[in-house]
Amino acid sequence: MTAQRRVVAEVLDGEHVHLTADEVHARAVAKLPEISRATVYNTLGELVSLGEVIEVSTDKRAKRYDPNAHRPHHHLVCAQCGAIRDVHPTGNPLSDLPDSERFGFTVSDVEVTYRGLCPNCAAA
Amino acid sequence: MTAQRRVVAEVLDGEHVHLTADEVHARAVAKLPEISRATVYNTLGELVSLGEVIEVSTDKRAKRYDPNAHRPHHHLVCAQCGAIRDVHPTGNPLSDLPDSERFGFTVSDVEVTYRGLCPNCAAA
DNA sequence: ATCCTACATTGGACTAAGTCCAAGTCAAGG
DNA sequence: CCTTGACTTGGACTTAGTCCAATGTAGGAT
Repeated sequence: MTAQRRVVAEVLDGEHVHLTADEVHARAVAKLPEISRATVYNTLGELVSLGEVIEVSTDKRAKRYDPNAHRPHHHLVCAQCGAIRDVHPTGNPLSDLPDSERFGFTVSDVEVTYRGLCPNCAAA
Repeated sequence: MTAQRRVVAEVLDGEHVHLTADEVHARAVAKLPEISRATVYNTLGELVSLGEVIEVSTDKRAKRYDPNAHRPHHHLVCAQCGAIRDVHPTGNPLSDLPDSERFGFTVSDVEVTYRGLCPNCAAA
């Protein structure tokens, strides 16, 4: 556990947000100016493998990193401004997929993304 | 409706697959050698706005284009080799999202991605 | 306390995917 | 036949991310 890794972990711990790798890097630099982008990518990759952080691809551009990995949840995204909220739907989508629709796959995970307009963008 | 647009539409009509923009371009070039990448992107963008084609971001790298836009469906992706199948789960995830979890959003769409291993990769 | 070694970090080059734009082309109407 | 406007082209540019060789460092062994 090096200083760099601690800083990256701190950035994600701080508030519960969904940051891109570049945003994580920017905030990490604020705490430890000489940290490099490569290290941020490495560390994020490790956190993901450890299951501490989830990669979310709600955005077409960049992956986002969600530190709220321990409580299963899904995402609600504003199609206009890109705002993201964590949501907890009832029911388990995995049980909605009958065997006949699994094509022999071993299905282990499901990711649900709701899209719509946030109150702000809907008003505008 | 120009020759270029017809070719792009044909490429997507042919078989029911999930192609990246580059794959679409490659196949379009086979039919109309002088077609440019920019035109393919433009045309794909228009098809998406028209609702003829769906953008799928199952892959971390490139967007994929799914011509099966008229029958609502979701996707099952192999975490290893990236194979994609269309699936039709029972139930409607939209109804699984209570008002209290909508944060004032106008929710209009939901995208479900199942992940797992395809028979091939599971065997290996 | 010092040395070693393995691993972490750095920075810069590189790639992939996509966007943007100025200039060229083409078809249709006048 | 000329003009107009939309479509297309190709290349430069941007963004996100990966790779790699060189350097630095933490912590165990001595």
